[in-house]
Amino acid sequence: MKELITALLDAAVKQANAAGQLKSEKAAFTVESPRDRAHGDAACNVALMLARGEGKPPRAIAEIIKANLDAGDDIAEVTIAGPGFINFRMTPGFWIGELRRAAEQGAMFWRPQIGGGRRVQVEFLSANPTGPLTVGHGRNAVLGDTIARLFEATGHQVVREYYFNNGGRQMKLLGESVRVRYLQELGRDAALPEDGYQGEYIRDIARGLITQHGEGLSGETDFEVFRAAAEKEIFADIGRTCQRLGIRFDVYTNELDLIREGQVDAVLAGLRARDLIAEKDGALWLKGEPLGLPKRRDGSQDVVLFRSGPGGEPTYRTPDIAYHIAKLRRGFDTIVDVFGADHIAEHEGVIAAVKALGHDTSAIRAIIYQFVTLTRGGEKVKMSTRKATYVTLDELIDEVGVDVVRFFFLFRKSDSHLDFDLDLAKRQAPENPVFYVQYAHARLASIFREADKAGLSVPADPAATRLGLLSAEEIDLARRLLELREIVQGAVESLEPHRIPFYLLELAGEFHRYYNKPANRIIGTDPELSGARLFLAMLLKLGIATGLDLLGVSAPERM
RNA sequence: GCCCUCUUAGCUCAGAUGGAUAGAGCACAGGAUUCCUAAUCCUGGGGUCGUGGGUUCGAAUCCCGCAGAGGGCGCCA
Repeated sequence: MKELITALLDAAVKQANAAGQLKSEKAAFTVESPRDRAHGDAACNVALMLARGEGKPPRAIAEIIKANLDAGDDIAEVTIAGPGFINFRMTPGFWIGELRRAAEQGAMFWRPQIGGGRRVQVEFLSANPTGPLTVGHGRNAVLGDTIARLFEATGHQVVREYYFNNGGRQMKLLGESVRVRYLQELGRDAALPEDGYQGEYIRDIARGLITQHGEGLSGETDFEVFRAAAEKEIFADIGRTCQRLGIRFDVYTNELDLIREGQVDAVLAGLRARDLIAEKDGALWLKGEPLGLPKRRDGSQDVVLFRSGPGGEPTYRTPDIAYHIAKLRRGFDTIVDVFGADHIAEHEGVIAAVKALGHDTSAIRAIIYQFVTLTRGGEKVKMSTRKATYVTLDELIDEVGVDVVRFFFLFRKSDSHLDFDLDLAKRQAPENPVFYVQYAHARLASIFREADKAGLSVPADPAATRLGLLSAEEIDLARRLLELREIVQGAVESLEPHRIPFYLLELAGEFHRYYNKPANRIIGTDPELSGARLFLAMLLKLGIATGLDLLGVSAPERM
């Protein structure tokens, strides 16, 4: 519709120019859906944009453009309103044509194929295997997975990837914590490091090792065997949690592999060649000043890439740089990094280093989300992985279910803090938006069950459905439904999946209101009218189901 | 001290590319069901869009200052 109107306006401006009525040959303008439906189906600000250059009042320009406008069969009315908007109202026939197109294309109608098979990598979750997933990880997981679903649905080739650090200090600490618990379980004297991992799952892993090896590992002084066991166990646990949420990964990449393959050393060599490495206090630093890294409290901008000491091990940052270079080399058209706001400075530094090494980073896009807090009984729940005073994602799923978890994590702009109200989430009541949307779908499903009993169905041949019988209210509902296509496209282009649950809530509301009016009974005595309404109902059901599916939320047939 | 995000109704939050009279849910008050699912619907009151400037035909939206909230500034990730 917008393309159509844009083309008409372009032609009108050109024609007015040729006739000497306007100085401008073409104009920059926008066509938008007015908030107030009384303003029609589309509004254009072309006259307002031209006013200055033309030296005429906007309404006079609008009149000129309108006079040169060659409206076809699809436009019912063109009006000039307010300060000089040109408003368009489409004919019911136009919307009916769109409905038929939607019916022909099925679910694909709401999945505009803008990707053209372009390759997209979404790296998300990427939680280090130091413990069970927390509620905070849940937001990342659901956000990343939904972004991936959106890209897939719009014709992109998607790789879901999980990157984790298994070489750093935290993993050593984890291994050491398991070793201590192992010895304790065997009745030996051992004390957990001061900042060790205290969770009960560490004991579980230790007991597993006893089952497997008996006392055979009690002589091990190296943490590595314990670390590896912990990594394996914890990953299995993370995988189970993801599976419950309908999330899977195509590729896992880790820090130790990158180091082993020499990619981390290559980063160092590249930075050295560009004179971006400084040696100080026995460590190797990345020079921050030429990269524009943020100044720290002490005024320094440099950051450590390789630690001092005998090992000279890389910090997390160096493999991360190598990882991003590897991602770029893999030839993705778009790379999406999903991470929490606490990692933003790190990410900026990594990107700056990758750029400094001569790589084009324009394919990399970041989706950054703010923190999640959990409230129960009106009070904030404190969360810390190391102290094990958190609510795990599994516990959250146990409590409220997968659909509610996914919907709630998406029902907020990622820039906004997310306060997950457990009391609200648990309530199977109308103030819980996920049920409101699902109920609309269940109601539609119920209508089809009843229609079946009454011997009514959507005519097999769409051309035989008399959609001309649809009322103005039904055309409005259809119009709203048809917007889903644009919503999906906008959500993927802007990396803003929250637009979809908000849209679905509005669509469900429009349907519930429509449904409640006795005059709108779908199953009635007039088979042709019922056929037309069932046609609309079928598309509504499919549209809602398609939208929910993009979110990974189920569309129940009964509730 | 510096950097990032946020500030919209009593509460929780939407407001794409700057557009016309700023919206929804919850909460509160009152109503609707012989009829396709009442997990629904209808009616009502509710606002200095944190604050002060600027840009322009037009600003919740863009720019600058200030205030408040959260996050970051480690040889942790």
